[in-house]
Amino acid sequence: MSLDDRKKKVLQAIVDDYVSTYEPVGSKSLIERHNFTVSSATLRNEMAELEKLGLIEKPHTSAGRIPSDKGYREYVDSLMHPDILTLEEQEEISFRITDSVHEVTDLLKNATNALSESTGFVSLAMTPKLNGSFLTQLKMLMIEPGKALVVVVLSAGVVKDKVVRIPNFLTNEQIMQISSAVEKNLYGKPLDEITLITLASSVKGSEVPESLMNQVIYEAYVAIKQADKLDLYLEGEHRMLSLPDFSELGRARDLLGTLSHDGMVAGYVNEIEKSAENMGDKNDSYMIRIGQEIALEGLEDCSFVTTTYNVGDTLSGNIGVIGPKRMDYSKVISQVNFVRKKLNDEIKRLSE
Amino acid sequence: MSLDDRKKKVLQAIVDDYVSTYEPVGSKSLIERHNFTVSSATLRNEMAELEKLGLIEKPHTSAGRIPSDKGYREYVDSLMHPDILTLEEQEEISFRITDSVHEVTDLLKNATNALSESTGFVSLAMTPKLNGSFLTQLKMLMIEPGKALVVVVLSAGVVKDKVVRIPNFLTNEQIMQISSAVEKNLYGKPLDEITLITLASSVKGSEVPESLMNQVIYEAYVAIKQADKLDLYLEGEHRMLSLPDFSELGRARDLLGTLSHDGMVAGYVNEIEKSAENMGDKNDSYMIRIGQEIALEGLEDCSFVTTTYNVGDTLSGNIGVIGPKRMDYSKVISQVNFVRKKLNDEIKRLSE
DNA sequence: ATTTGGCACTCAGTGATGCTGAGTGCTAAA
DNA sequence: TTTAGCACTCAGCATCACTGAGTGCCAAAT
Repeated sequence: MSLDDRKKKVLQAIVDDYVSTYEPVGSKSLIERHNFTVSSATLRNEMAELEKLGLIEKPHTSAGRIPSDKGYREYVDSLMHPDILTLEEQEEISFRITDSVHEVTDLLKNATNALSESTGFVSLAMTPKLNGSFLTQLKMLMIEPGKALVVVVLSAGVVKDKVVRIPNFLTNEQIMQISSAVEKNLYGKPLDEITLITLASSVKGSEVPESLMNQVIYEAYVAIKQADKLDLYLEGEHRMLSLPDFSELGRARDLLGTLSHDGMVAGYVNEIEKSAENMGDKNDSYMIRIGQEIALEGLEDCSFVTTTYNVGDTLSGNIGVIGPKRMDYSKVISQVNFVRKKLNDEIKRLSE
Repeated sequence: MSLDDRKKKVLQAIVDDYVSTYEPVGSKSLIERHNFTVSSATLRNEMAELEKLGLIEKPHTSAGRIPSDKGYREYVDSLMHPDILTLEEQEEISFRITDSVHEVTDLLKNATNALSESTGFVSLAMTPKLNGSFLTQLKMLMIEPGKALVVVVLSAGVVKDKVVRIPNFLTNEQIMQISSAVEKNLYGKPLDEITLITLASSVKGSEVPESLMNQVIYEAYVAIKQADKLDLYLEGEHRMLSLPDFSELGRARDLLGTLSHDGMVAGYVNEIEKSAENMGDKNDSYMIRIGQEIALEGLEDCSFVTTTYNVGDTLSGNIGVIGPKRMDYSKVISQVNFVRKKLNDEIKRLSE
């Protein structure tokens, strides 16, 4: 899509105005708010052409124009000028992120909080994907007869654990034996290569009777596999109710209904990530999905602005915003990016 | 409040009708739907008196009557007839609760899920209060240099843990020494009696230099104290948007805004619990708070129906529903109670 | 003393009607 | 290619009248 300069300027002005006023913008008000050197009639002609190109549209015959999804897309791809956060905004965000942090998950929660607070929209973060990571420790602790805690430590210092049931009469020594045998044999093994079979063979020759062993092994297996699960943090759903975009109750209901399915949202964010990777788009920058591009019911009037944060050298996860598609993209992008940066810094600091 | 039989029947009928139709009920429709042996004029007189007593009110002059908060209170205290869940409803709930359970927290999540799904309202559950419980184990596991996992095991088999930072050069042996010294000295001690001072004195005479020790002890202290924190599970907020009670966007926004403050909700549920205890009301049954009785902003049109579930012999937590005050109380009560019962059973089964 | 039929009154909700103003597209002149 | 001018459109708002379910109250009936 290559537009002549004036069309670019018109589209840009329409998006800017519409985003800030939330009202369809007409040729006359366009002249008033921007210093165009042409008359409103000329703008009307330009607008008619932009409409033919599918970049803007009319809600009804006698109204001004609003950007179409395609128009927004053009805007974020080539028209908008970057926004810089004020020092106050930066400090507000920094403050929230660094507040009472003990673990990476605290940072993630704080970051979603800060992001939702400062954008006024919904924010989300996902725990890092552990694909590439490998097992460095596996410990089992006896809680009480029949109950043990399995602790899985992965490369990059990620710790996951889970309480499991074990045969009642297994002794502390026996489960420690088992866990250290597993640990010894599976150390350094990538998570996705660990199966029930590799697990079982790692404890071959133990003194513990096989039937008992099987149950323990199975539970350990589940615990390890569970470590791989991605958690999703969503924050600020109620904020969408304050937006004019969702002043119709039906829309708001559909939106929040869909957002309540963690799995759907997480799945979609993964999709974004994956397709960005394929497109070589992984330039350490943001990813945007607008309106109809989003295949989730009820999110037709929303946009995703997401980015990637890093944990150590190998792991990464996603963080971003879900807002109305008529958001101030440059502002949101700079907010998301600043949070990403801050989050990366803090994660690094935490693991030093 | 003691009403004559006819007034009771009228109030009951008004509440029942209003709850099921969501429309102010007038004298004529009251006659039609219930087999009263008197005329509508007589009912009008009765209704005028009920209004004088503050049990019902008119939204405007020429409309029917709706129950006041006081009217609902009278209804739940002495008028409603208990509801019995159908077998299908019971099975639906049971199925959801027992689905893929590994720990008590899974059960709680499933239970809130089931409760929200079957009532159509918001449901909540809180992790058990650990006041009375005592420490049975404290283990520290080295994750990597400078990082350890503190595992706190309490009576009743509750396990909590937390990753903490420790001085870089502490060895595995040293932290195991520390943790076993703590465990030995504090075994059986109630959580609320554990302070930084008791902790520090429990490791007196260790070979580890005091300055290092202090940091470890402090982290362990934080971990132990954090074990005491109550988690809140809230589920189904979006369902409130489907109710006619919240068809005004403003109300819906206030409601969801308040519900997004986990702390507030959890705090209020604790208050309910406490005041029920004080009133000797702790008859293993439900607790109800209606409309204005609730001191949370935005919940003026809501009611809480909560109850208590047990973990082992000593611990208990709360679970319940937040719905519109014009809910079908007897139905919701039986749903909450059934979930409580099922939850208790499953928790017991899990710890056998 | 209570119940009832009758009646005048109230008022939210609905639908018809008309006006306004910001917007449009088109045409003809610059 | 741009612009002034003009006829046209239509959402949003305000006004107005009508309807019907509801009320309170009074006087007659039980």
